[in-house]
Amino acid sequence: MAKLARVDPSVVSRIINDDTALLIKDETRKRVLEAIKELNYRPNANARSLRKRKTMMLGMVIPDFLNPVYGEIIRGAELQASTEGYHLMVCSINKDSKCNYLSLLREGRIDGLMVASSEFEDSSISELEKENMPFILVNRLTLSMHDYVIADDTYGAKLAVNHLIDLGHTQIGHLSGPLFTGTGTERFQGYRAALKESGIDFFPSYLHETGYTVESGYEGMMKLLELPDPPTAVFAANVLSSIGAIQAIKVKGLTVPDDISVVGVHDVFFASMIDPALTTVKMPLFEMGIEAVKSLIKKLNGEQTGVSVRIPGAELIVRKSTSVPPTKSIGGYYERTGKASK
Amino acid sequence: MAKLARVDPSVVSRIINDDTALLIKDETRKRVLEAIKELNYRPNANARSLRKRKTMMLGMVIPDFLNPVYGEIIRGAELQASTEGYHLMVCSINKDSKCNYLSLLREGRIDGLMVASSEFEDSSISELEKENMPFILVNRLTLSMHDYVIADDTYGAKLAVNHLIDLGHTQIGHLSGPLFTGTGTERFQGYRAALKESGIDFFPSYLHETGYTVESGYEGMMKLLELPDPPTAVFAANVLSSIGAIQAIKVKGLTVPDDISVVGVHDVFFASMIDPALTTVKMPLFEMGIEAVKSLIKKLNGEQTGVSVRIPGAELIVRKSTSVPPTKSIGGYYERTGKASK
DNA sequence: CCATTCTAGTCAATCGTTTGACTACTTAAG
DNA sequence: CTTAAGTAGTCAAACGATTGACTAGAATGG
Repeated sequence: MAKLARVDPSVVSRIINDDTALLIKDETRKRVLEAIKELNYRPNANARSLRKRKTMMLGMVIPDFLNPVYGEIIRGAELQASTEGYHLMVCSINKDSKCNYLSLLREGRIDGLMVASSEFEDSSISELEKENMPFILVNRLTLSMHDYVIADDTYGAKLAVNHLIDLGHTQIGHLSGPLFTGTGTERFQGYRAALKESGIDFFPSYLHETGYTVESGYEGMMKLLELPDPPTAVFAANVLSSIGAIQAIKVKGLTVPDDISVVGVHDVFFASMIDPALTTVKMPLFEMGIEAVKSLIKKLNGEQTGVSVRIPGAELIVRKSTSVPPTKSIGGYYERTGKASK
Repeated sequence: MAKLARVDPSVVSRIINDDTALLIKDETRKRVLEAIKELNYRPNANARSLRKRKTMMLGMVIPDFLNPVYGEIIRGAELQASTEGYHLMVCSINKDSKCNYLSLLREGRIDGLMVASSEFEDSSISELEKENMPFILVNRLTLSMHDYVIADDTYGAKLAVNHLIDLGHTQIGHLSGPLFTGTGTERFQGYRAALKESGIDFFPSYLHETGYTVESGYEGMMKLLELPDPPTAVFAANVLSSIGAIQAIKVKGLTVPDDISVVGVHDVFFASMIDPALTTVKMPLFEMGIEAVKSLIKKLNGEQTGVSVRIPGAELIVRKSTSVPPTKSIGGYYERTGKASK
């Protein structure tokens, strides 16, 4: 490359990097620029990263590429990363393939890591910390203090539950997420707070801890339906679990929302396509991806040490899976009063 | 690192790379291995890639992280890549962020590229070829001959259409994919072949070229519904377009499958959750991801020059969106005979 | 006992960029 | 006319791992 322009490689480097410490004649610059175009030259990233100790690559760990929640986060992250001149490398951690994120950092393939997976054990995180690796949690918290970017899950949960209360429900079940996760506990707390603010008692039997999957939502809902006095509405902490809940309700011969209303979290693109179209709380996932990258880069640049961003903007999207509570006996189902009757 | 074990870096390198050309005393080897464990040492990937001219990284270009079709392909690719000691770097190409795959290759960040995006223009592909970059097409074809890994879309389409024919349909519409794409034309050909084999004439007005999106499926179906004698069944070349078709049918006040049957392609995880549960053709997407990585690596190793893999195994998944054609007037709809009446 | 072979390494160049230090030439200042 | 400052570069040492060439000492063969 440098040969074609008849200059020292250092000159090429300074031109490419806009190094103002050194003056370059316009004529020379032009010659180099032409050679670059001629050869489609791009500086070797490996040599560059080696020398500069910087790869301009960010990593992101997610649990599953099929989960649209993470798809939305990735979209935001990819956009922001490319805006700031970084590349994004996403990998999933699950039973099949476990991307070795730690190696990626240790080998210097990435400058920093975003951990957006709840399946990422706390032990792995403390290992990251022990080795002083730059990382940030996304849509996830740990017991110990770490840098994070999250949404306002408590507020989002309150939106959902208040919607049910506004419709007249007082017997509101909750299919929570795993309560050892930040999102799970926050949504649960939002649920409890919303009930309390409306003077509705919290019944522990109306709470079922499930995973963020269709199957666990199905099972959790089944348990709720087996109660002597099942809820008339359910707040599921996730879209997938809310879909599972609807399946369970249908299997029991009941109808959504006539017999039981269901509201879920995360307004994924197929929420409007399922039957009935899901009422959901739309969380700012795309924005979380953007903010995660912004924050991580700030951290890498030393502009900011402690990152704790909470993104506002949860929004209720009302569709067809919620309505007023039933008031009369329906198809062999039980009598409803519209009031909690315990 | 080498210091801790009191050896030359070259010894460390030879131990890590199992270089049998040089003998190492067991004692020395042990000391080095211990130092490696002690420091959690991993050789710097940038230095390594620079010297070896190999990054052990593969790139994959997809149109969208939210499209579950690609999610499934990525899953397979990620699994196979990690099995073979490679890392996978996925990026999406769309209007917002355009990952510069060419730069990734030119900068030597990745060893090879898998192009799994139909939104990747042919011109970009010929640029890849002109610069002699190692790449392979996945679930996609071009007019010129390039290496590819695809599924048997013609066969898959025949499965779908034969299913409709078996149910008694003779007026079968087709919402094709873009007919400049390989998958689009193959599925269209499968449609035509299935009709022909059953002695059913092909009516050009029953064909609508759509994109692989909900919106375009909706619009295409609307056109079909405006025909004087609309089809009683529709084969959509994609899940998303089949969902759009169902929405259009519902909007027109008709019912799926009672008035019109719909079958789509790609058995994504939410196919069973929409209303009605979708009958689809399951294509071997996961396997395509696996095979794409296998083939690309073979190509990189020079073990194989021309790659043209067609993966068998399309499978019909019958759910609730298909049934026998209507035989009588329904809700102001038109008369049906069960026979094509043109 | 000398030459050869084997053992177990060390040395140094290399990959392609970056960057601080240096140089040669020109122009301006005193 | 001498010195200082400005201009436009070149040079060489990194970055960290790899790898072919070389070496010192031990063992073996004749």
